[in-house]
Amino acid sequence: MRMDELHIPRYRKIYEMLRRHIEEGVYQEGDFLPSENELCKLHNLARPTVRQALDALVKDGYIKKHRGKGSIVSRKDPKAIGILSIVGTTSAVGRHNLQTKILTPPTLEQWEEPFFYKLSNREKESGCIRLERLRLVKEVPVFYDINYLPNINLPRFTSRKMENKSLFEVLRKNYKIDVIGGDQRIRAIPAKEKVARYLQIAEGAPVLHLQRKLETNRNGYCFYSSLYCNTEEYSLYGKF
Amino acid sequence: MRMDELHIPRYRKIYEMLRRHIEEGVYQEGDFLPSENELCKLHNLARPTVRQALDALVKDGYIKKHRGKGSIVSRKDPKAIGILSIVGTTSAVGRHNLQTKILTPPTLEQWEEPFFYKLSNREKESGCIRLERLRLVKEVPVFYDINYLPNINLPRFTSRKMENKSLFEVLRKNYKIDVIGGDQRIRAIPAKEKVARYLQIAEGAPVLHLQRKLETNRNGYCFYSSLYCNTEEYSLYGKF
DNA sequence: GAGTGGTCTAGACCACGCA
DNA sequence: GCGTGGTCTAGACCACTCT
Repeated sequence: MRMDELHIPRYRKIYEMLRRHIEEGVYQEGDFLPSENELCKLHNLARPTVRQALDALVKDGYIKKHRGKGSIVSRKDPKAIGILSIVGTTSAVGRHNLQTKILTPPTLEQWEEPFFYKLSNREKESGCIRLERLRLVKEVPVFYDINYLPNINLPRFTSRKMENKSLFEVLRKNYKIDVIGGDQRIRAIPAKEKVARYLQIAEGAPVLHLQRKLETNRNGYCFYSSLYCNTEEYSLYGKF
Repeated sequence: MRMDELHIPRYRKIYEMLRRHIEEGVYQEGDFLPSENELCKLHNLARPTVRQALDALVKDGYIKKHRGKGSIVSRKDPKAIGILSIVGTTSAVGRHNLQTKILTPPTLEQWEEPFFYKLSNREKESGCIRLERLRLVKEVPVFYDINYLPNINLPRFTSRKMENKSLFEVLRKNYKIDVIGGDQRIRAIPAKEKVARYLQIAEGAPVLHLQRKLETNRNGYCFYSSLYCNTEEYSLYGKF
């Protein structure tokens, strides 16, 4: 009997439910969500639990709250790509316009030295699954990213088909790994040859460079991304 | 008798107290904060209230929580400048190394057209206090920012001395305005002539451009910043 | 006045880390 | 076993918005 069975908190379940409903259009831009008290009754929850879920939706930019009025579903600027949202970059521009090409399929390797984040010995010893992707919005390349996942308890990951799937979704659906937070460093740098080629811009043109550490609901399990972004047409968008 | 007297919530008071203690070195990097239950007893608060304060400290990067252990004061990477922290950019690099030069003192003007955020009619009619600054880390210019504040109930603001003061602090101390959140768009762009001159970099060199909207505890009062950052030596850092 | 979100209380049980 | 933070309950009062 495993004792470390994953227990999904209720506030997270209702968060996911509401998020899905918003993304699927059950609630549209400008619609009012049910009030906090209604959600309590509907799902048999106490108000702080509901509020925890709604606060996460606010943080991720799905809704805005107005005292005395209610929670209103936010418009999504189609020219802004979610950057700090824990649901990844897929949602903000709409699934339809976003393609993902795999440049290098998931491969088990040694960690690069030096790595841009400090790694624990456990991470170093287990090796690194590396995955390069190109993400296109309306056929135009916008992101080029390299993802690094510690090879800990990810059976069959290197043989998964990743084309046109969100990395976050693969982790959530197949491994029950949810991203719960993270941090990142952001720079503006001139595009080097490889980055320029992938993003179809001039060498030396300004690109956004993000180095991210993603924390998950698996205790102590993190993964990492190095991400180059062409911000000529799309800009990153974040809340705080 | 004014009924809209500012009431500062308790969780915010204890947040400010702990934040100040950390910045002043009462708690140093690696130190444990008192446990949540201890803080409850110390300040006569219920645990959710204390947790609300601690969660804000986590969000702003001051502490890390560890289940079963406690809350530990985070190290601050001196090469990373807080970007999403509601306390502004002052704290992360240390007050000592950060200078602020006023390029254009606060001046009442018309809003620029078009403005990079949608403004309400009330904001448009009241006019705009504009303030340009250059921020230097160890004598080297790193930020050039233009700040736009709606001219609503800010007595004597245009005659305040701003040199080497944090805008956030001036607002907090003199007007009891706290920044409680906001959002921003981020781009990498080539430096135009003026930006290049201020930041002492080559024209066309990549700079980070942030357009921010800052929300405050004054109901509906927001202000705006357009910020250019030389990320050659310093990178922006954010949590999510 | 009725309903909303913002704040707050005073408890509870749990999983986790450490000794 | 004990203290920690993580989750959750079932209430409460308030300021605000709308009618």
